[in-house]
Amino acid sequence: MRAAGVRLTRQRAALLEVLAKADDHPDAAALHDRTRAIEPGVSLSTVYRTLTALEEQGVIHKHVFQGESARYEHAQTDHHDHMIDVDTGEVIEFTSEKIEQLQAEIAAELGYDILHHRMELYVRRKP
Amino acid sequence: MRAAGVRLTRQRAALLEVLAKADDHPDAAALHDRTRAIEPGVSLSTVYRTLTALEEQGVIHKHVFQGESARYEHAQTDHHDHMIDVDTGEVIEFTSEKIEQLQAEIAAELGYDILHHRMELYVRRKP
DNA sequence: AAGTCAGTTGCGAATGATTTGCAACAAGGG
DNA sequence: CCCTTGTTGCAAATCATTCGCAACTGACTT
Repeated sequence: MRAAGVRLTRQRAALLEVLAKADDHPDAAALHDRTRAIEPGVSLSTVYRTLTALEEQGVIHKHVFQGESARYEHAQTDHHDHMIDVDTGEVIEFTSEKIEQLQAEIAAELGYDILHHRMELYVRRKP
Repeated sequence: MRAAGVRLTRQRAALLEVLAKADDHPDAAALHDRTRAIEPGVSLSTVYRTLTALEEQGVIHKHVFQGESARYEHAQTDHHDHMIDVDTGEVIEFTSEKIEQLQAEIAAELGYDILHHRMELYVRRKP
């Protein structure tokens, strides 16, 4: 972890702990709150700085859904896309090998390689 | 067009003209520039206000790609998704009936109806 | 054509999320 | 225990977008 001259500070440890046990998709403010519960002095700036760093290291993923502030999630899981319940704000994860394949085919046909993609379904519970 | 008590002002006419002839995906600033070429006094606020109104009327579509400011496009075309060339910023449109269908199936299986979706492929020209 | 009045506009100030400058700090190798 | 350099907290700065408000101006009425 001490890879590229990165220090494990008290505040980072706290944030990492929060991220590790989060099973939802919290935004920076929520993470800030949770982190302060463990390590009171942590500033929001530090949370942002650390999140940015962790994202660059590939430790976490950042998602910016329609109009909301960015949300983060620990990266140790497989790739997946999201479904956002527009009524509750809840995020449901899903994957479709078939869709991924179709996407790649389409891009290839037009002469492109996909670096990454974003697919979000804004949904509502069936009546 | 005068549907819900909406006035056709000089500035709106100019913006509509710009939107009609735009075949790319400009953001608010770009639209503001182009509009001022026709009608010099138009303010950025008005551009934003009009864009918001037009979007609500379904006349245009607003897209917010990764990290960029919002881009707009005239809505008179069929539904399509986007591919963004990360090197040039160019936007390529595409559709896949199959993917749409798979999305609907997945959502249905989990008990949801899709209100709308967002699918963006961030790509790079093949070498 | 003039009168009305609600819908509009331009301006500047306000937002809100995220970033950054900077001086005070603190990991962790020696 | 010291020192060097990555880190922090704070406040100020960004950036895109929104808003308040007083001054306009479409377009309907007479």
